[in-house]
Amino acid sequence: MARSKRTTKEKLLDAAEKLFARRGFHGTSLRDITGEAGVDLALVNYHFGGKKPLFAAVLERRGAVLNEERLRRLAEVRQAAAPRPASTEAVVGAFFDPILDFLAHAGPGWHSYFTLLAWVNNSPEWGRRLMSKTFNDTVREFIRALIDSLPGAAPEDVFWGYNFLTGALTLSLAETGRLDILSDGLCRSTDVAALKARLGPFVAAGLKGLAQRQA
Amino acid sequence: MARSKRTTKEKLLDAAEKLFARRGFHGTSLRDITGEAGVDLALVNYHFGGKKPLFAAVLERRGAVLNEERLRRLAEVRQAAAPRPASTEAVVGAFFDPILDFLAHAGPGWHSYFTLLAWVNNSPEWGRRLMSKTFNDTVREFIRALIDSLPGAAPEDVFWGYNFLTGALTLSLAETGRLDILSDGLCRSTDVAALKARLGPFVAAGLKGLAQRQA
DNA sequence: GTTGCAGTTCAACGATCGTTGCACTAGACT
DNA sequence: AGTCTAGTGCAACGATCGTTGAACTGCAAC
Repeated sequence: MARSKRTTKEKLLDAAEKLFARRGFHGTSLRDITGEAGVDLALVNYHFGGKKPLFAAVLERRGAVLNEERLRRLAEVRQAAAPRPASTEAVVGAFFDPILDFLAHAGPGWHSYFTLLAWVNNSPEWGRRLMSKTFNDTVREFIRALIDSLPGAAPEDVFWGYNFLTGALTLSLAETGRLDILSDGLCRSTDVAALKARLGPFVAAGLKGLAQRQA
Repeated sequence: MARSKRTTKEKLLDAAEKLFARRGFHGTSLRDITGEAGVDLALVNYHFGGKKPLFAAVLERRGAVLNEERLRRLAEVRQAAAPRPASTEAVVGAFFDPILDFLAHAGPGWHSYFTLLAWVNNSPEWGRRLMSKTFNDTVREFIRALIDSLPGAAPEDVFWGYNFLTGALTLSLAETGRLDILSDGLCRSTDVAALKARLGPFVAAGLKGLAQRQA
């Protein structure tokens, strides 16, 4: 057969990804997860060794894929602009677009994963260490590219700008629905196309504004 | 005496605020909270009626104060600019500055409260409904002021811009420490002055960039 | 056919959870 | 003095939690 069936490990990762994204780490029980996955409770400890390692495995599974795609696009825009540095808009696009494209076209698993990222990113808990471990190398590369794209900017401003950038992104990924309420239905949190059209311009303009800031 | 002693309700609210901010709703037990507050476990149900109502009370306690101060400053900048609409920078400042000033000068309670806001804002859980209830009226007023300050902008762009704005704010309030790591200590997540100097310019420039976006 | 092992199932452990019923205390009021 | 009541303290409830040990399954190797 062309497609092999999902293994127990994959079933557990999928179910955990979905439920951790919805209710967080402490709000999701292993019985919830194994029930959703349709496997026995004890298999979590057999395959992953516990609840926390399962959570870590969920976070790391798609992280490598995302990093690879981001770095690929960054290299692309750098090459297209060579020998000059890539523009701020292009670098920002290489950072956002993999997420937004996966979100729009790559199935519900990625959707849950990004919701989970939004959660973990803003929670002052141990899970954030896992995020740093998975993403910091890639992020540093993007910050270097941003600094190159903003010749007048102080590095501190770019670091803070990255902080604002990722905050804007993660809140959008959380799809809180507040946007829908505040705009009386004019905008929808789940409208990835609308997000994609606006997030890049907002962030690029913000970074340039920071770069021209008077100290 | 000049200062009355903290009541049991206040002790519980303070302890819950601190611990919910650190470990979230499900990650904090009532025994943690009553232990921190130094009161009996049963008093939570006596004074608040349960864990969820306690959480709601924590969220709402400082919300009214924050709304009042924000609206006061918004009226201030509007009056200063009248009869022209207040500038984008001034409106954004009226939205951010109360938080940043409370954060810097108003004690650890406000600090915990903002960390908790950052948590709740990005969590896809029931707590967000409480946030909408507390803040939506004020936020709508600010969005109106932003639309007035950006004559060329489509309302959709401003709504999305507000979404990015509050995302940048809440991630900064979460003080994740990732900024410290990524910048090798050059920037510190807890540096409110550095945040205050940069968040406004970034967001104002981002909003203006959105307003000039080509559809 | 027997052995071995990765994978699975079942049942139960001790711990901790939110909640509750009841007795007790102290101050206000008659 | 006696009565009432808001507030507190104590102990326990049933439920659910993450984890574990032991038995069982099916398939591959010899």
